[in-house]
Amino acid sequence: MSDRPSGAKAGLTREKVLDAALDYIDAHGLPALSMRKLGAQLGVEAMSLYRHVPNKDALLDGLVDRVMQTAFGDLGEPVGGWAPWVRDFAHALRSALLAHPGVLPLAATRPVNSPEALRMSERWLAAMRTAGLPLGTALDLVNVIATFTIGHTLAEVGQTPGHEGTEPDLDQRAGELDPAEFPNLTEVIATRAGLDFDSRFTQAIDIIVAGYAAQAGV
Amino acid sequence: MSDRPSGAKAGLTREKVLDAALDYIDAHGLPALSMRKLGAQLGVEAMSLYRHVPNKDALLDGLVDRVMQTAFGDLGEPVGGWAPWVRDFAHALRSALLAHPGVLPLAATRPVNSPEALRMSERWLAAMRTAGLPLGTALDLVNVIATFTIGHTLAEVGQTPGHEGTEPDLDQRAGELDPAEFPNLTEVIATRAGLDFDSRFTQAIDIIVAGYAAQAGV
DNA sequence: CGAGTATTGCTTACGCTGTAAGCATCGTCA
DNA sequence: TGACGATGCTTACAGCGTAAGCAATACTCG
Repeated sequence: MSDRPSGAKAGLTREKVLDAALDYIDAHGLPALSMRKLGAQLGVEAMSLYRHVPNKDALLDGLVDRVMQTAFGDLGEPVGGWAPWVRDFAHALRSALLAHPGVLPLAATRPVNSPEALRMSERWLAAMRTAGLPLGTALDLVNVIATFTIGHTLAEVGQTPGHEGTEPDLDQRAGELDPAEFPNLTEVIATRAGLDFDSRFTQAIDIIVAGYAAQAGV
Repeated sequence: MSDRPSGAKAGLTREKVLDAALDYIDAHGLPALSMRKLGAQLGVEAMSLYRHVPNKDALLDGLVDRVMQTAFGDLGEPVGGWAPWVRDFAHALRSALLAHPGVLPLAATRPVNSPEALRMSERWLAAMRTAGLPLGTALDLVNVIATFTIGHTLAEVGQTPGHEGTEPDLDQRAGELDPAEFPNLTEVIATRAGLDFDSRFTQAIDIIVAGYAAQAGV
């Protein structure tokens, strides 16, 4: 069944499997990913993957972990005060999630509890604390920023033509919209007021950070 | 195969199918839902469901639509100014989502584009506008509130023992936590500072609403 | 170098999934 | 009474995740 010279190993590793899975999801979307197809992409049978990954769920967890770490990894130390650092984190997280839209539903659903994730959380809290934020406030802030970013990005990739044009979005059904019944929605389409994801996200993050800054009195 | 008196109809309707699906997900979790099991719950074969629902995806969309409408439906007119109305909406949405945690991943993933959803959006915009908010700001606000609420609620049900104890959460692995390596996390566990979902959500919503109020100069 | 062992991938198989196609039986109306 | 549309059942198929066992390689030690 294999087209390798009968006996030669493909040299799989957990990393290669994760890489291939990420590529496959980016190319064909999350629902299309199956162990058989992933194996085929690697020139290998499905069951061979199970030597490197305990099961499909663990594989997906690994993908989430990897994507999340790219967001944290790009961040340095909070030299210019905690506020800009938190804003940078939010934008880095959004970029990381947008880079792999297929993984986003997974990231939204599965809590990451890997040792690396714990280390990142610890780093977060330590940085915020040395910058003068109380511990509870710091934890609240990171959670609010992260959950908002995930929620916002979910809406963003769900609304854009993204990976599969299943449902017509607001723009596409603008023509069918009765201006008499939906005057405000019609005006939204016409003026495009409030339809810019980038500026909306930036503004909301600014508001959140400013709000916590005011509350912490910093 | 059926235990009905051979020929008697079960009297299915789309509504009954959706009801049963919601019940089943609440009881056994989203991944456990299959057309066969849902049919069994209704005393019917799987294929019978397809007379009332085009396919499983449409069924899931219907569930999201239904849950979302409960959040909007409970809301009256914004009599006391738009700010408390928006806060009420946020809390109502969170309650509606928490009431059916199994549907939450669906609600987060599938954009709702049903005519009812459009009507609700129109109502939202109209109410905010008559309360003095510019159109673009109103749309930004509703989107920020909705996406944050979804993101926050996702984290909430993902972290709590919820429906299936798959992964140990922070509390459960508190014992394995090395206080030397994770001083801040250890302190979080001990003091429970920043671990209250209710107050965190309320506070964040207050901050967001206040921020948009300040920006709109209202 | 040869022998033993651990690692890796393949084969087969099972129960489950969503759903297409066609049939049987019902309640309703002419 | 007869025809008809609506409803549910039966059968079937391709695909899924993965458990169990086998074959062949690469590595380690004498």
